[in-house]
Amino acid sequence: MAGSDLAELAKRRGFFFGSNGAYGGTAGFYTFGPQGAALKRNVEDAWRDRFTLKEGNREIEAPTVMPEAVFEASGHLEGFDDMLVACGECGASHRADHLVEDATDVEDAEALPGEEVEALIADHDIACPACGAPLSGEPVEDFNLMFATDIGPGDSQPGYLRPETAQGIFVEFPRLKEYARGSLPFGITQIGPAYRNEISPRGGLLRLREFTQAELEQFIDPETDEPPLDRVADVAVRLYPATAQAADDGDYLDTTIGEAVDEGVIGSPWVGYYLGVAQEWYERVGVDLDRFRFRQHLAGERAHYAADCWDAESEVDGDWIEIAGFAYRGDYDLSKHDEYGDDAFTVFKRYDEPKTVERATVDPDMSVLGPEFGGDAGAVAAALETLAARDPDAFADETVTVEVDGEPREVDADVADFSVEEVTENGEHITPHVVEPSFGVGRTVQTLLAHAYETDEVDGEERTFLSLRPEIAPTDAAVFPLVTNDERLTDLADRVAADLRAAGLAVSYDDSGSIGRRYRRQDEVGTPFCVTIDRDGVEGDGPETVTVRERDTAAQVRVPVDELADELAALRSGDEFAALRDRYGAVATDVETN
RNA sequence: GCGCCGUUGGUCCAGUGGUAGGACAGUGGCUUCCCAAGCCACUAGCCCGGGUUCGAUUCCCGGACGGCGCACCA
Repeated sequence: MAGSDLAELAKRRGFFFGSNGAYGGTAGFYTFGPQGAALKRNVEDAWRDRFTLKEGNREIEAPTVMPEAVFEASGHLEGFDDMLVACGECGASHRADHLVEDATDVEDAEALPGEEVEALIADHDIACPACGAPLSGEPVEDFNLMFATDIGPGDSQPGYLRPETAQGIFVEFPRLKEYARGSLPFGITQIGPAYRNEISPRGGLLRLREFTQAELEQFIDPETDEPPLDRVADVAVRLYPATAQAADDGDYLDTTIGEAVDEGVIGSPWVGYYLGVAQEWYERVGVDLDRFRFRQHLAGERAHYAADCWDAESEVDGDWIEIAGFAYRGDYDLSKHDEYGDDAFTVFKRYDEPKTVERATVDPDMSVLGPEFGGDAGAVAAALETLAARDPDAFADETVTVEVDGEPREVDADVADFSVEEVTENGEHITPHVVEPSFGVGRTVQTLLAHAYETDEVDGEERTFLSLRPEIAPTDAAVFPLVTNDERLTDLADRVAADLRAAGLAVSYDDSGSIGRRYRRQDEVGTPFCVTIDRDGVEGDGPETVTVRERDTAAQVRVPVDELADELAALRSGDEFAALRDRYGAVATDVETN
């Protein structure tokens, strides 16, 4: 399938197109048309069903604009910032920090100000790797991939559009853990837009500046929580491990989730579990598994937070594109927010049995320390506490010495009031680890369209159709009166369409043009079933009937009107058309597909 | 960001220094019993800005957008 054919169909039929065309267009922004928006919503609903409802997780909806402090904590302000230097000779752009690190013994050039990096480039006569021209004097420019904005008027505080929906979950963890009644594991999902000011948006829906993510943050106790791996142990997967990518003849590893986790190919059982869940979900919504794989991130491409990471990739137009990432983020995010934020990003883990421990404590007499040490009294008291925990024997003598700001301070042991107490500990505060399946919704939509795009022949005429799964097709069914010059047919068609809509189905009604033309229109937008009202259905003694045509085969079944809504709903839920045919019998037609 | 190429009805294309034509799609008729049929009519377009010119959709410059390559890509 040529990608341009799909792009043309997507534009013509209302799946998606570049935004703001009347104003010249805006690179990196796409609008989903009526078909695309319905398709995307169905994908999101299917994702919600699997990753929120079926897993017993909870979904939230956080703001897309967040204050700067959040991204200082998350690392996005620094880690998302690329220093680029362009060669004045050949125009090639390079990562300035990487050039400096390669040519000098500077290790973390990214942390340096741009002017210093410029100076280092000049001092070391660093040349353009592409053409050899000197880069000295070329400006080093910052590209932070986050969209900046101002929150409020005047001396407003800086804010950013979130670069991933995950941060909206992490920052609310202290409250979210309350809703989970403080116990692990629990999962929070969010479906919504994220923003990255890409230097060069490309490839239609594949690299956008605003895009939709569906993310699950699974919070776990790394010591005790285990995924229900047996549910997906037998799922057969095609893995592309880092070792295979590095090898010249690297082959796929066709295995099962259970084996891959047992053998350590997939490092985390939690990641393994979600790879299995994800693959089953991808199959359900219509990804062609022959054009699907899980690829492990190479060490160098992992995000600043990721310990181990696998991508789900699909093949579209011969290229492999990332459609989801599965990262074991450890305690990176919650630790950082715990450090930077005001609240505690921990949960209290209750021991099986309360522990009785001896704890060395001090209770310094501040009425003595205050007059003696003035403003340093608090620091002295803190130093005493630290010392008590580390070295209780230091309190054996009459006086005890602690160091504050490099100065030794002597305190009477009586004043420190050292004691060893037996205390009962019921548990401890731990920072949960995070497992993050993160899905690109737009890329999934793109994959589904590419994998559903098919051509064949009907009665010798070539046709294009989208073989979308009934669950995610934008329209559930189309309703046609076979001809419009018979009121019995148009009346019944109106009634059938209204009944189906009342039953919650997305129905398209079409009485324009020949019946074949109307079938083709629906084929092109992937409508799985067409309901046609013909004369045979309104004449005779029996109940009123209609024909139901299956998109992919053009086969037809005659179904009583009273049963229609239930039968179509069952088909949408996954029932086979063949079962319907067995129940009601096929309609003999002379239509040939091949 | 750099380089090359491109941008003409909804879509896909042709064409011109004197403002444009086709195909498909669409709409309204005629026709009407199952797969893009036929006939009639209609709707609808030169990406934006500047320059050259009496006159620019056409030539030149710049921009936007798109494709490909490079770079970048949590």
